[in-house]
Parts: sequence; structure tokens; C-alpha cells
Amino acid sequence: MTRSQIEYILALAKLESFGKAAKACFVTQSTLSAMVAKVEEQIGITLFNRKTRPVSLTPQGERVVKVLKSIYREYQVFDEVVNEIKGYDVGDLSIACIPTVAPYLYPLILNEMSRKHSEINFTIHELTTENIIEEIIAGDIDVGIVSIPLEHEELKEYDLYVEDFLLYDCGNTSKSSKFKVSDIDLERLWLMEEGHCMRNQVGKICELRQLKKINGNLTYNCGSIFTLIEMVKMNKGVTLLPRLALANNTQIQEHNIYNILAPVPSRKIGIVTHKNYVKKGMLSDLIQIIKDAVEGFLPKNTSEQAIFKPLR
Amino acid sequence: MTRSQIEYILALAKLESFGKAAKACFVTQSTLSAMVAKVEEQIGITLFNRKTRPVSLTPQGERVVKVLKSIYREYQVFDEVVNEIKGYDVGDLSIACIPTVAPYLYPLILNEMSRKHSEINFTIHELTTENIIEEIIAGDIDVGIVSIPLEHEELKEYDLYVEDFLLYDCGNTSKSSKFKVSDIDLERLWLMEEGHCMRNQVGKICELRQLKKINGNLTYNCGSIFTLIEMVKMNKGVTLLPRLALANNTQIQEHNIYNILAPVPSRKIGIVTHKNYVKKGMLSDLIQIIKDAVEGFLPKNTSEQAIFKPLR
DNA sequence: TTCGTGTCATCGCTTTTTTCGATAAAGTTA
DNA sequence: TAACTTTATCGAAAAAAGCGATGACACGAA
Repeated sequence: MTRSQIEYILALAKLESFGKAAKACFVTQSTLSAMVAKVEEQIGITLFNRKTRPVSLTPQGERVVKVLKSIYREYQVFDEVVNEIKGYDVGDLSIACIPTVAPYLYPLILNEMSRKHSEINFTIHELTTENIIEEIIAGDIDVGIVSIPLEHEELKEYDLYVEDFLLYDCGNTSKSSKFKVSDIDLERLWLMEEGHCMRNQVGKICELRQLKKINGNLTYNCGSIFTLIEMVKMNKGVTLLPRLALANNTQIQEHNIYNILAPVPSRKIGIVTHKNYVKKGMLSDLIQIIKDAVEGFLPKNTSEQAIFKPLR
Repeated sequence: MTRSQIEYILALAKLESFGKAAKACFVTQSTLSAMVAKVEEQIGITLFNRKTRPVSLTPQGERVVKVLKSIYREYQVFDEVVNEIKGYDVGDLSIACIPTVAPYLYPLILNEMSRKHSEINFTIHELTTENIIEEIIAGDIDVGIVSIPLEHEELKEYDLYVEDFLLYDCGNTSKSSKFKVSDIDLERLWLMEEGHCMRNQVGKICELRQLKKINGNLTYNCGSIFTLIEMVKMNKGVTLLPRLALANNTQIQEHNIYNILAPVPSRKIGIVTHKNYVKKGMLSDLIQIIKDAVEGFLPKNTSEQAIFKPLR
């Protein structure tokens, strides 16, 4: 059982096609077919069902592939360690971030990351929490930036910062500048569309009182936070915006931003990786860069305020 | 980097000799030498210092070997899973147990284990906690039965049972049959010799009052619990014996055994394995067999009494 | 049914890798 | 220095991995 054989099997399990897997592994289809067959023969277990279209894993194959993934991961660790010993700072790093954080966080950190690690190929994604979890487990993404805690079995979480929400009300008629969560007019509340954790966060904050209304005919689901802001602006609506959305942002009319009185709603943003992840050096560096980058934009001491767990 | 190359390097790191490592891997010395050299060349890191006698790991080698051990472990998991899928119940299982538990526990479980898993080769050891930890980390022993908690970074613990201590006093002159720990006559107290965790357990129980006395000229260190019992008997001494020592034991004169009033001193016995250990099926089976075996011998509800952490 | 098409398996051959035995080189001990 | 032990190297042989071409098979369209 060689490392390449493991890679062939994992590629086949993922791509569900001998041809595609072969291409991905830079060998011919015949080689990959022969190698997979050879492993199956050696261990005496049929891993793939070739009669289905596309090719599928047998139940036994599922179990074996799971273990092979672990071996593969350890090999990756090995590569990392070798590179680290040799003082290299090379390889790939793919980062995914939820859409309500990405547009405000990425600009703050990407330049510094790419400058500090000029030999690393960074790949940036903007995905929902759900997709980030999937991709991390599949091994396609190294680190995710999401609202924590997720408390997922296969993942490991690292704190980044606590971000408070501000009230963005473009139809405020009262002269008061002090608002409580309970003052929010649910009739004019706008939310991100389903699948975005901020929908759940904001939904939860305003919840409890009358959750049904949120899905009522007055709410429109926005696919991006920019759209959300625009919709609120145009319709004299109201929503909660995370603090970082305010930084360096010309889209938002500042006079429509209101602080919320305690308990200030907030969310905790953190990094998640696979529990066996090991680009430790890179990870701790990334964490530090993010912490430094957001420091000036966030109020102090928000850490112990109400924190909402995303539902998805 | 093949699996065998990893095995060669690990063998060499362990045996510190190309010849011995080659023998252990069932290849010639030239093959092993060439393969190790080849890996070193491929990764561009010198792993071994050949000028020292015996051969030693370079600092970089230490780091690499650590990772290779992880890969090797995962390969072992792979083997396990393959065997499990194929319904085999084969392989080896080496169990180590502390000396104050071994003579009473092993007889209760070994027959059943070997009967249930007739194709497994069991190896039994009697070692101190310290040695068990070392051997588990080295990978030479699969499971250890010790007094827990150890809270060791590399190990994982599983509860087995809580065992209370009884007073064994061969020179009791008072007519009372009710004793408290504080009644123990330190002048006549006998302990296991250094290195046995029961020395620390019993020492701790009687401690605090006058720890110095324990190492005074009236205490003699016994290397086995049988010797300890004999010495106490012969010298009208006193000691604490774990409950299981009483079961099926003709050595102890029962009229010299006294219950101790609450708080009843006790120790928690558990299984420890390497944190990445995976003969899961075998392990859970072993745990169940042990729990069943000792159940009749132990009093109920001792679980939440004073538990003493072994110092070594 | 039959034909085409896409997909995987198989065959013979080449290249690469692993292993061996023998021997050279290096290091250690007496 | 000689004798001995240990590791490195060499050429040959055996094993394994890879390739291209072709065969086998399933599936849908004619």
C-alpha cells in the first residue's frame, strides 16, 4: 500500500470516475484502474462498485476510505514538517469565510498574508457555514472563518474576536438615539436569506417575541449583505449589522446607525479547521493577523456579552 | 515514501543499528541502509547521525520520526479495519498491569479473553505505572491497567472500577472492629517499595499527619504485594490492602482484616491506551470483561468516595 | 435488435524501484 | 596495526508501477 495508491483511491472515491481520477492524479486510466484493483485484491475487500453509474463506494469501501483519509492527512503533516524543517514557507492555503464577514475582513488581511508568505498560494472562498463545514471535512478547504461555536465533532475552533451588532434603521421617526433590541420594528425588519448564519443570529436576537413574523410577508431574503443594506435603505427598513460592516464602508449612511443598549447583541467569530489540521505555523500567523487587523474597529470588552449560536 | 520505508526508519530510530533494524524488518542491511539513505535524499534532510555509536537521530530526525510514527499508527488502524471488515479477530494484544492489581485481576479475566478471542496472541506484563506509560508511548504495549487518573498528554483513560482499601492489622490489640484512617499506627505501617503507585496511594491516605515517619526506620519496602502481606503478618504490622487482594486469597488471615470507616480510602483502576489507539472492538470487550469479573468482589457505590491520584 | 458511445478492465511492454549478495569503506577495540 | 564490527556502495535480479492499445461491458438512441 503506497502513498500514491491511497491517493488514487481517494481521488476515485471523490470523483466517482476512473478517468477523472486518473487525470487528477496525473496517470493514465489504465494505471489507476490497475492500482485500485491491486489494492482491492491485496486487502481482499471490494472497495468500489463499478456497475453503478457513476462508480460508487461499497459499504466496506466507505469504512476503508475513511481510514485512508487519515493516513493521507498524516502524510500531509509529514510534508508540512519537512518543509518547515527546511525553512520553506510554501504550499497552498485555502480559506473560506461566511458572506457577512468576508467582504469586510478579507480586505483587512489578504495583503498582509500574501506579503508575509509570498510563496504560499492562497485561495479565497465565500461560503455559508454549512458549506464550509462540508469542505473542511472533505479536505478541500484548510481553514474556515465562521460564527462560533459550531461544536462539530470533526472540527477544531479557535477564537478570533467578538463582534457586536448595530442597529441600521433608515426609517426611524423617534428622536431617541438609544435603542433596545425590543424596540426593533419587526414589521420593517430585513434579514439575510436562509442558509446564512447571520439570518439566524439576527433572527434569534429579535426572536422570542414573535418569531413567526420574521418569515412573514414583510421580510425579504437577501443573498448578500450589500443587497441587504440597499434594501433596508430603499425601503426605510431596519436590520442589525455587524460592527465590521461599518468600517471603511461608504455604502452605509452613518446617521442611520444606532447603538443598542445592553445587553448588546453580538456574535463570536472564529477559525475552524479539521481537528487533525496541522499547518500550525500558518494558522497561528493567520489568527494573529486577523486579531491585529480587526482590533481597531471593535469596541473593547465585548467578549462576555450575549453571544448567539448560529443554527446552521 | 512507502510504508516499508517508514518501518525501516522507525526500526532504525528504535534499535539504533542498521543491522538490527534490518533483521527486525526482515530485509538485508544493505537494503535498509539504501532505503534510509534514499528517503533522506528525497526529503533533503539527514535523519540519522551515523558517526555516533550507536546510531542516533538528528534533531530534525526526531521531528520527522514523530510524524512518521503517526503515519505508521494510521496504517495500523487501516490493518485493523481491514481485518474487522473481513470478520477476522486476529493479531496481538499486549496488556500491562500494575503489580498490586495484576495477581488478583489477571486470573479473573485471562481465561475468558483467550477463550473469546482464540486467534489473538495475548502478552501479559506486570509493570509499574511509570514503565507502562513508557511502553505504551513506545508502542510496545497496547493497553495498561493502572490507577487513574494519570492525565497524561499522550494517553487516553477509561474507567474500570473503584476499589476500596481495607485495613490489614496483624497486631491489633484493641477489641474494636471499627477503624478510621487516623487510627493507623504509623510505627507499624508497611508499604510497597518506591516505584509502586500503591506506596503513594497508601502513603497519601495515611499522610499529612506525619509523612516523614513512613520513610523512617520502621518501614520496610516490599517489592510485591505478597511479600508485603507476609511481612505484615510476621511482624504484627499493619497496612492497607486493596479489596481485590481479599478475593480468593488464602494468604490473608481474614480475622486481621478490618473495614475502615468513612471516608473510606479507595483508588480508581482504569485502562489507559495511547490516545490514537484503535483496537476499539478488543478494548471495549476487555473493559466489559473486567467490569463483569470484578463486580461481585467490590462493594457498591464506592465510586464517589475519596480517590487518590498516584504520584508515579 | 443493433449500433454507437462512454467507461472500465486487460494485455504486453518499458521504466522505475526495491531487494539481494558481495564487497568496500569507515569506525572501534585490542 | 590488526582484528572486528558496522555502514555504504555496486551490479544484478526481481518486483512494481506506469503506459498505450485494445477488449469487454453497459446504456441509450435509432
